[in-house]
Amino acid sequence: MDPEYNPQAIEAKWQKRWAEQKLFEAEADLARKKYYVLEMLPYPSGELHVGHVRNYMIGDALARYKWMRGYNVLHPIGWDAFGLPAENAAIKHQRHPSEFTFANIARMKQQFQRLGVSYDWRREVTTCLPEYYRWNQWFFLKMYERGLAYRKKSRVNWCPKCQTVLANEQVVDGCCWRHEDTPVRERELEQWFWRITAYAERLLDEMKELVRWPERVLTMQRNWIGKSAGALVDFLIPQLGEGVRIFTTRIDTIYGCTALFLAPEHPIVAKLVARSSSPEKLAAEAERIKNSAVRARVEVNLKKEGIATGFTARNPFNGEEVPVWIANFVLMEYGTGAVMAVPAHDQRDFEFCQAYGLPLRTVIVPLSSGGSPGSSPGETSGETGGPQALAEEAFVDYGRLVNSGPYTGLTSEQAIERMISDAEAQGFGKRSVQYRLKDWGISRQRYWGTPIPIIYCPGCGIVPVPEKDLPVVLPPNVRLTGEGQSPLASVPEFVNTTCPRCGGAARRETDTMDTFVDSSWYFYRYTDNQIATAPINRDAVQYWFPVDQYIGGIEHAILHLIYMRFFTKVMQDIGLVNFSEPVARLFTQGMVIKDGAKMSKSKGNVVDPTDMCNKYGADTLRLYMLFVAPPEKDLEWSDAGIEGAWRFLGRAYRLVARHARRLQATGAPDPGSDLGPEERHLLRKAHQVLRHITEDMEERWHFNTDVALLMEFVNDLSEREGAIDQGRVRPTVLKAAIEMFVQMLSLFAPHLADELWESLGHDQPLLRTRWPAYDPVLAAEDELEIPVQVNGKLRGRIRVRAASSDEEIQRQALHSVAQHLNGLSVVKVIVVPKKLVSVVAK
RNA sequence: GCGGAGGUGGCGGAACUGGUAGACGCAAGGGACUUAAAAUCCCUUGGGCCGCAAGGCCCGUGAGGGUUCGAUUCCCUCCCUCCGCACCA
Repeated sequence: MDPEYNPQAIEAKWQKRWAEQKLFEAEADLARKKYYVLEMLPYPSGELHVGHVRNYMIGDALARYKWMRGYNVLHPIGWDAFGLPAENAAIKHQRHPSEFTFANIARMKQQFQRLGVSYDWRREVTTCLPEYYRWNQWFFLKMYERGLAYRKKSRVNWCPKCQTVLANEQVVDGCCWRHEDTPVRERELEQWFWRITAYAERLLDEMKELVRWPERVLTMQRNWIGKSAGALVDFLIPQLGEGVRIFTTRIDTIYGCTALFLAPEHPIVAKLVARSSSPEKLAAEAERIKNSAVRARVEVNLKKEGIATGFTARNPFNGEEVPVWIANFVLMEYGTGAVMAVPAHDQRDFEFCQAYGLPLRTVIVPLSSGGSPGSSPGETSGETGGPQALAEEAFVDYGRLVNSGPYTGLTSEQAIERMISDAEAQGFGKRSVQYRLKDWGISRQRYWGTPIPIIYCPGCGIVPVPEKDLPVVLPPNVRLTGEGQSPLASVPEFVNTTCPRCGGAARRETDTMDTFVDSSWYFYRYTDNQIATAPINRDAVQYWFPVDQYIGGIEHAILHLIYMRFFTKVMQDIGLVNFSEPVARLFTQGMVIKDGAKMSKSKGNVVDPTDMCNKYGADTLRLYMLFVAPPEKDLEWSDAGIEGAWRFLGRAYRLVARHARRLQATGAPDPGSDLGPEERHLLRKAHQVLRHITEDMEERWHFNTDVALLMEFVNDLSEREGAIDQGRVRPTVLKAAIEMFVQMLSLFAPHLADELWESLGHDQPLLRTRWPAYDPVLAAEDELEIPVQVNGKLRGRIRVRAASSDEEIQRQALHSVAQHLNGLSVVKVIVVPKKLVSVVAK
């Protein structure tokens, strides 16, 4: 055995051997309990960076632990291989995106293998292959059949840099999520949508099954879905003879309504313009406001602006006619695109009415004010009904109604119930639930994605591609310019086709799908990536699902993780699976930070794991990533810190190597009897560490403390080198302690651990061994050091046998702090068993 | 503004259910080995004070208050940082 630690040789040797032994290959086996560890699949950008490594090492440590606990472990990986960067690179270098993509995959696969990650490579899934994306198309057809896929002309977010449509989720602060300095523009395009809103309630309700998901993620999803309960109320515009429907969550404030606000895009605006006394002026103003409203998504806290239409609307509750305005802050996309303005009780309405001198009327007072008007907001007069002078800000809380006709005196809660029922009874309103969640726009004007399987026939209209004709394959010959419309539109042999229904000439849809479609179900495909007759193999899914542990970045909390849930619910409804949530437990790890920014290729601050592997070896990198911070926290990369991990592994190696020959010749390890104090110490330490790591792997996942304990064990062992050389630690006992250490080390430094394990005389790799059994008797301390406090201050320490009675401990404790008790009388003594003695004295 | 997480040595972090604050590592300083260096090994290392020394005392977990024999941990008030959402009616 080499006396020095040589990670390059060791790692190459074991990676080869693991592959030969098919160590990480798992097959469904109903007789065995399964465990499915899943990490989010990477986009093949070209290089893994250490941020990826962190994600995959967490999963790898868990997978190895579960193998050693006797589980049949599924631990797969794949490639999220469609997407914009490959297409952009292709445009730049005049190459085909697949060239770029497959070259990157090959390189990154090598990096993964260099790290020794325990993947079952037979199960690899690559989403840009027709064998995979044909099933995206299949799912599209199923969505279409069920009315979940539809086409509509819509204003879409358009990134001028990507030259494509962005999903709402891809717009951050009004800018493209990939180009933070590029404001998103708006365009009108015919788009395909998936009706995720039909699942809003289930996405919300079935979160109750996600008990092992971080609360943070569930909260973010809840906010994203944005359910709010309220009422729809119709206001009549008498001069038009037509009604406008508003949505409100605060129908209890409706007697305080002093105006009606429309979104500039509201369809009724055109009719108002047509009937207006000054149509040109109103049309021009409406257009101006619309444009300022568009910019509102870019500029935070845009000033409220609007224009009076000259029309009035009748409040159905009190018959009062209020002016109709167009207001820039009213969103067409939410609710009905029209709101009642209650300036006394809504801050936005308040600001708007302030700006334009519209009146304000208080109809809600705080419950504490006893139901009489008088406190905030319009406290100027006790006069009922009339408009009042302006206050500082709106009173937006629930309270008690005033100035509200028959509802005066009710609490807000009571009034909301009663007013909704009354509105329903009289036919001018109804209960309603609105969601912030919008349908998922899946069309992309891009080449490198899944073609949408739709044909447009001049005679038959929209015709889905028949299932038997799938896949609709991406044509290989395409000229990519990065400009304007979908690249596929310029490939005649792709576009021109025949109608499956009438056989006449027809055109294909030329948009491709959002790549979030690919990642919404890839983890099903791992259970059988060969099946050609269906997207998933039901038997395999039945055995392996749900995913026991999913690990990935928090940045996917609402995008991927909500689409993935949506997909599974659709799959349940079409009978593919018999459950509604695919992931039992989710872990979101922290980001890797370098120089104050998230590590990413686009920021140019990546640390290449291969460099680290060449310098220190994969084991050092892996151990360091887990040691330097708990996994859920952000991690600041430090070049210096990794040296410590390297030194530790070198020490561990040399220590075991020094004894390996002798221990190999030693028979079975034996914790033995009649242990000497040094022997006792080593075994105790080993079992204490074992206990901590075992519990930690099951629940807490603070791998940094696990590694710290392994370091302590090595420190303890090297302090006892003298005792070992002098025979005070028998080889059988030493072997028992060292073998436990090596087994535990294998979670974090698997190559080194297998090398050491072999040097101790074993021929099976550690993954096939059983996790050691914890022995509480060996772990127990013989002697305890107990701190003694006097009046809350630490005044002494005593050493006692672990078996000592509380009385005995108290006696010794008082004795040890005697000089601090001079002249005082002991009032009380608190003995916390095995922990502490606290003396109260006066 | 709303919601969430957090604030501990020079640094990353530990302290799991209220019980010795600073484990483990980095950095720094000192020493051994070496012709020298690297590597390795050993020692010191929260701040202040007393003592020749063994040792002892005081302060200290963002700030202030509270509960308790005892608070990094629980409660109240405030400050700061990070993350998410943000005209959603």
